[in-house]
Amino acid sequence: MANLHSAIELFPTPDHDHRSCAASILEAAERICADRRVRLTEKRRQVLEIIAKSHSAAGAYEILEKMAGPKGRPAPVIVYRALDFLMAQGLVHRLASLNAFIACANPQSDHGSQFLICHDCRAVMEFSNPTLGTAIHEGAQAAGFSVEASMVEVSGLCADCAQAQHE
Amino acid sequence: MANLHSAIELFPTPDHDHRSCAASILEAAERICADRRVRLTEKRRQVLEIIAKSHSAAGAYEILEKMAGPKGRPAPVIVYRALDFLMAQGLVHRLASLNAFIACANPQSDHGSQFLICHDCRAVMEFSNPTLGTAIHEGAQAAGFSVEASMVEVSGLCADCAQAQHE
DNA sequence: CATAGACTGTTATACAATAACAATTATTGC
DNA sequence: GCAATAATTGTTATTGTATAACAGTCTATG
Repeated sequence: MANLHSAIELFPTPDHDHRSCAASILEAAERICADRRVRLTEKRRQVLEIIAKSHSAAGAYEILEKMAGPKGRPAPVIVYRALDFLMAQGLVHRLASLNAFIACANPQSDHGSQFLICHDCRAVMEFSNPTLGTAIHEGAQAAGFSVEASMVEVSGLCADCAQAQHE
Repeated sequence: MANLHSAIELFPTPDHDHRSCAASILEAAERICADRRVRLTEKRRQVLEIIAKSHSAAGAYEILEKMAGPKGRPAPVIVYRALDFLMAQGLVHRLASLNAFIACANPQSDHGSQFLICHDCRAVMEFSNPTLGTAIHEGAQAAGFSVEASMVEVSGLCADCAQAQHE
């Protein structure tokens, strides 16, 4: 378990306090943006909050729905621009296999994207296995390829859902 | 280099004979489909041929354009159905990070999807590093997660493009 | 407080994928 | 061979995902 970070937070137990968890993501984001002198504007904050509150990955149009006010929902481009910013700051990751977005579990550290995605409950866990990163770099190097970004998305069954199936 | 297969074929040199390479992919596909008693129909063959002829990944609508005859291009669903078949047979892979498709370098063996994608020339190389597969399974197991499918997509610069940048 | 740059709003459009049902073409059993 | 069945293709429509182009507004800085 030593090479997993934030495993517990990201496959939360049913009774886990979600409100405080989203709040701490927002606090961290505010600190990071202040440090970097970039602006976490209202729209960006709003999008991050929606993503943080949904532990499973959120689709862009799902986020749009949740942003809807009395005047209806904003244009898609509003969400995509906020997502571009949040991804550039490493606060949000995109899950290519789901066309969906998730709040980063460890926004400080610059890390590769490695995810476990449960296809039953749709929970997503971010993990970080150094061996994996090394293997990617070695495989690439053997081909004379220089790595800039890598993404690993693993789909399967999380522990809870596997348990549930055996009952 | 021992743990890379088909590296040379998939990052081809500029003078490499592309016609014969696509032809050999099609021959292999025909053999495989015959063995499995599934039908490589004309549409399916056509889609595979278009993908095989373009060494960089091809988008669905790009394939559609190339299928266009005198009566215009077929409906999108034609391409998607062919792609579904080709992917089920392991003849084609989908690159989630690009929403694009590429011919499999090694259609016989049942392998995980691992790709190097050059963001400069858009060439794609399929590779297979057993250490990587092992690392994924170990990381997952530590979290009680049972793996069903995994995808690894690495973006960066291929050897040729890195070379070109230094000139 | 002017101004340049960053951010948001608006409209339109391109690209990606699937649904539902009809028509056609193979394959199989007789 | 020929009917019954299954597989494949055709057609139309719709939903979902993402970006382009440009106008307007806000904000940090000199």
